[in-house]
Amino acid sequence: MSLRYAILGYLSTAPGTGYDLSRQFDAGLGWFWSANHSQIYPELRRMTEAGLIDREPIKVTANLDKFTYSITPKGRDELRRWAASKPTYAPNRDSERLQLIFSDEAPENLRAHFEAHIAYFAFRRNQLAATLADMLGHKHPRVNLRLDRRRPDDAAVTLKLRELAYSGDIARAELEIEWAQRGLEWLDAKPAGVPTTQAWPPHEDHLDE
Amino acid sequence: MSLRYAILGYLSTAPGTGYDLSRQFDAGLGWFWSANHSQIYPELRRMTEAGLIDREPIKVTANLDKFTYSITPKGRDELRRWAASKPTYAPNRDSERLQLIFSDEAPENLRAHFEAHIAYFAFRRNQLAATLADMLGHKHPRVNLRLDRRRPDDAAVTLKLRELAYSGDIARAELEIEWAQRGLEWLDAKPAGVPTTQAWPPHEDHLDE
DNA sequence: GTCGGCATGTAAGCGGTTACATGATTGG
DNA sequence: CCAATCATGTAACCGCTTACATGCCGAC
Repeated sequence: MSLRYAILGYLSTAPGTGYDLSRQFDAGLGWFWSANHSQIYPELRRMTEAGLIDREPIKVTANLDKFTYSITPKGRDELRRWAASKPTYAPNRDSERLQLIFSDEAPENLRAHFEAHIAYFAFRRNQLAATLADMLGHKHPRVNLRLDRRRPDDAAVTLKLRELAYSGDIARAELEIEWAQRGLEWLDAKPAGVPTTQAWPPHEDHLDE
Repeated sequence: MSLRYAILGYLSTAPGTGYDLSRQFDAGLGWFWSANHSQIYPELRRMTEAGLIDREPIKVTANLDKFTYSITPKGRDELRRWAASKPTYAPNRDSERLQLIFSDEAPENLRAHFEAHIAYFAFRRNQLAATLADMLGHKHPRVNLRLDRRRPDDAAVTLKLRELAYSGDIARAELEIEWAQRGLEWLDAKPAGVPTTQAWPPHEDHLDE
């Protein structure tokens, strides 16, 4: 249940609304964790009930209320406890690789597969690189806020950790692009051979195995 | 719902039991998709009802029945249709990176974090490399079975796709190891400075923001 | 006035995890 | 005989997705 900690982490910089969180999960934070608003609002309620965050209504106009959430001491303790705990790794579920392995059953679309892979990771790489450049150039308002609230030594740690996280994911995206390009090069080099129009093995093979 | 296709893919080589699948998800297949037996058995029932696979009881002894499942023509068509479809990418959820980003709140355990990361990916790399070596050396029984049932040209495709998938994940594991080592080097180079025993910012900061 | 973005919520359903449950076989 | 492994299932719960639902605000 990392959603709770993603929220605590976000609010550990400064208070924010549910909508702020929802947008963050579509942008910056979303590279590492994502969630829909339908998941966020109930979780904010539970976290408020658990005393991890405080909810405060703010009158925007006569007819419109918003709610800001701020982290409580208990919430910050919980965030620190989690941050210091050993990382866990979810069981691998990579539908793209799975698909590739069994694409010997339908090799005619391999080119499109690799091209889609490149497009996906090129987009990711560009987004991550742009955000990282913003952070390092002190043009990222929320990261700036976090840095300003820390002693210089600690601020350097904050920035370095972001740099590590982002550059790690950028390197991973670049690796995936190069990997898919190797796939394309193999397709280019591979002699077309007899076009595999006939399904193989033939359907009858499923009998009496 | 890739579980269904992981099962179809496995059975597209040769028939197998629910228990076989369960073990595969803990081993080879498990590097790309995983599932518990409590998920597998109900899914096998649904797939049988949908006509994608056939269930056949096999008398092991007087008191023990097992069931083998084999892919049907309809199942193979469905597998091919899926294999030829565009790859999809699940929203990113990487609790390790999320944890790292907010570890400026609890930097005392960063060394353990990077070390755990290295241990995890070193294990993955070794397992993947061993399996890949088996496959390329034609020492992997089930992959051999798959290769034998294909025409030489197609068998080369089967093997190449496995090689791509495994080598891609091996490279990724090595990247993660190098990345974590850069983290450790940074920790080593970083002057210990004033030990950050005092929590910062102090708890009072959550008021009137 | 209507359209897109701001803003907050609920409900149904699905996929995955954890736990419960049972029994046979094999090897030490 | 006992433990580990083989083998198959069900039930409760949880987290996430998709869809439903409502209403305000500012810009054109």
